This record gives sequence, C-alpha cells and structure tokens, in this order.
Amino acid sequence: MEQKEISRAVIKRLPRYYRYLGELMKEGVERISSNELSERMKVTASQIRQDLNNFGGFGQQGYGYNVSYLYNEISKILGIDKQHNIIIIGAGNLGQAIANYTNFERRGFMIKGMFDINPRLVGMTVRGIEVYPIEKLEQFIKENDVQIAALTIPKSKAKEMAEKVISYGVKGIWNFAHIDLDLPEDVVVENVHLSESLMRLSYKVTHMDHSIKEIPR
Amino acid sequence: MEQKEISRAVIKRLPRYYRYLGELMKEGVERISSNELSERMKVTASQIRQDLNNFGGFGQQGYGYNVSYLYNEISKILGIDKQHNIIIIGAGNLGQAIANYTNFERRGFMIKGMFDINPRLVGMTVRGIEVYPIEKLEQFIKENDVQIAALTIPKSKAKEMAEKVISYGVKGIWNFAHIDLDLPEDVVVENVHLSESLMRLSYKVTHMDHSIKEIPR
DNA sequence: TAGATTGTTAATCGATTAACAATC
DNA sequence: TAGATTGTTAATCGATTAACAATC
Repeated sequence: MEQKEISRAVIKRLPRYYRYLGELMKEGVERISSNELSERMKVTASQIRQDLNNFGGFGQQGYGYNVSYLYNEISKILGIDKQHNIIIIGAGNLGQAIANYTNFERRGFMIKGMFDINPRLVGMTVRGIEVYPIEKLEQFIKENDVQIAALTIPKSKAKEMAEKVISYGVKGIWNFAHIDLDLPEDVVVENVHLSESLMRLSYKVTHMDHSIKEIPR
Repeated sequence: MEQKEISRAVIKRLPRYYRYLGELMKEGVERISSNELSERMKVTASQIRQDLNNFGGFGQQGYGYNVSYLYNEISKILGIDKQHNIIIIGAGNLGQAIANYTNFERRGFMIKGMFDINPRLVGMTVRGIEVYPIEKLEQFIKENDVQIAALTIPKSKAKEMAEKVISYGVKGIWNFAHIDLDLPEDVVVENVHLSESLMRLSYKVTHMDHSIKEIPR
C-alpha cells in the first residue's frame, strides 16, 4: 500500500521540517506559508511545497499550512507517532551517551536495555537502563518487542552483532561502527560515521577561502 | 588558488574512498582498477573516475590506481595529512565518548582539551585529556592553535559558545547540538544531528516493504 | 469577491552513467 | 605491439526551481 518511491533527499529533509515546525509551535505560531517557512529555513518555498506534496496536500490555498496539523502529519510520516523500542549494543561511552539522552524518549524512542560483552559493565545502570550480557539478547529482544538496535561497538564486532540481533527480530540498525553493513533486504540501516563527518570538516577547514575579498569598485 | 568548485556529493564520498583504500592497503593490494573498486564499494566505476578526476589524474591507463599513492593523495585532499587541534565544548557523556575515541588521533585530530561550565567536571581527565573551565577558553585556543571545536552541549548554549570560540580563532565547528548555527562566512560547520538520524531510521523502519515477495513463475 | 497561497506542471540545473578516444 | 583501463566528453537521469492555474 505504498505510494510512489520517495527520494532519499526528501526523507533527509523531513526531520528538519519537523524541528522547525516544533519551534514554531513553541512560539505560538498557528499558520505559516511556504514562503515564510522558506525564509526561516533558508530553502526555497518551491522545495517545501514539492517535498510536502510527496505525501499529500497538507496546505490550503490562500491560507498556508496549519503548523500543528503539519507537525503531526510529519510525525506520522516519520513514524514517530508510534513507540519504538531500542536496545544499545555496546555499553561504552558512546552507548552510555545515547542512553543518557532523554530527548529520544520524548520522540517515542524507548531505550529498553544495553548489552555488552564486558562483564564489568554488566549490571550497571545508566538513567535506570540496565546493561545485560549478550546471552540475554535473544530473550530480551523477543520479550520487549525490540525493533531497533544501536551498534556502538568496534567495527570488528559490528557485522556479527548486527546479524545476531537481526536473527532475533530487529528490523533497523543504527550503526555507529565505521563499516558498511551488508544486510538482508528486509532490514534497514542508518549509519552515523563520526570519523567520516570529522574528515569532511577537515576538508572544509582546509579548503576554506582564506582570501580577503576585494571590495569591487 | 582553488580549482573549480567541488560538489558537496563528491566531498561526502571522499572519506569512504579513503576507508576502502586503507582496507585494501591492509590486505596488501597494490593496485586496483576503478572497476574492481566499484564492485567492492557498490558504486559505478564511472563515478569513481569522475570523482577522482575532480582533483587530478591519479590513475594510469592500462594499470589502474596505485592503492597507497591514491590513499595518500586523498588524505591530502581531505587535509588529514596535517595535524588538527581540537577542543571539546561540553564534557558530558558525548564529549567524553569523543575524547575516548583514539582513532581520531590516528588521523591527526589531536584532542587538546575539554571545557565545561559544570565545576564538578572541571579538573577531571579522560584518557589524559583535561576538563577546563570556560574562563580558560580564550587563552587555551590561542596557545594551542585550536582550529576545530566540537560542540557537545545542549542547543540552548550552542550558538553562544560557537560565537565565543570563533571570536577566539576557531575555524571549524563540529556541531552535535540540534540547531542550525548561522555563522560567519569564514567559519565552517559540520553537523551531527543524531535525533534527525534516528528519525530517518524510524521512517525507513516504518515504510519498509513488509510484503512477502511472490516468486515469479 | 479579491487576494493569497497552494498544488502541480514545465523549465532548468546538476549529478550520475555511458561511451570511447587517449595512452600507458 | 596488443590489451587494459584511464580521463573526459556526451547522454541520461533525477532533483530543484520557476511559473501559474486552481482554489480557499
């Protein structure tokens, strides 16, 4: 029951629309035109209208968009109107940092548990979230209806652990390991490659235009 | 002395080429054709050749590319042949996680110090990296030739801190706060918006094709 | 109703892929 | 030299922007 394929670029932009709409709601703004929103977000109004119309006509001619209605519709599109149960594989600093970040839960991402091979970490809790041994993985995933696993482990273990959680029923991998996971078609991956991000920053810093702009006469 | 503008898409791909070339080196592979590399990386050979030729002719007809030579050239393009001095603003879990990640230093990103407003964190060290109070920021940036600041602080403080470190000479911001920093032209920003990444994963999980593929007769 | 602004089609721009002559 | 494979031009594809008729 899926409509025509939505382009990757559009999906990439959706969370940003969602964020701006949330801010507008906080400011008490009730309606906004694509033009006003385009100025805030520094994109074209045309792009906003095109993007939204991939999913339906959420606006009204002569009026614009109702902020809270659109906010809600985007949350449905993103699937964050429903609860997602998450586990974190790897209870090191990065895993703990994610466990500590309460904003995810406000969006319906419930972190149910953490897992680690290191027995010294097992039993520890972070913000009430317990660290379990890997042996408990299968039972835990099945009992807690876990859909998403965050992999905050070294790349050497990432493929193996990904395959394991998938075999137990996980449908999405949030991959922080610096490796391309090559997984079955019915599993989705979202990569967060911090080292690549840092290299891009290095590129930008290195190739930045240091020249003093001449004032044209 | 800059050649023609390189597209964002190309820059985005460079670190991935770099990673695969590093792996090839480890495997002892000396030369590789765009075609072989394209199979490994699951991109087209055409794209590889086009991407690389933005920066120069690194290959040789009839031979392909010398792996270690190309690896080196890409490291120069990315600017990771030189040392970058980094500070981390925000010594919470995420800041500590980054400080703990030794791989960055192998690529020349030296984490010189962390800063926090919380006096309970000041004085603490993570892997030998000390947490300083914000008051020391100006002196530290100037004395340590700090080019890059990672912002691992709540979004409410991000803009203020970004402007502060920029005024002291920082040229690049690695922004983990969920806000669009609107900064001067001679400063570059690389965003890591984890919550947006997680929402995209939610989208993918939600819109995944659950249908059982029929076997065509 | 008149004005505003969407939804949508058409035009443009840019990025990817294909093709092949150049050349090692 | 013959074969392989690049560098590069041309063709295609997709995404963005512009334009405007539809409509609230």
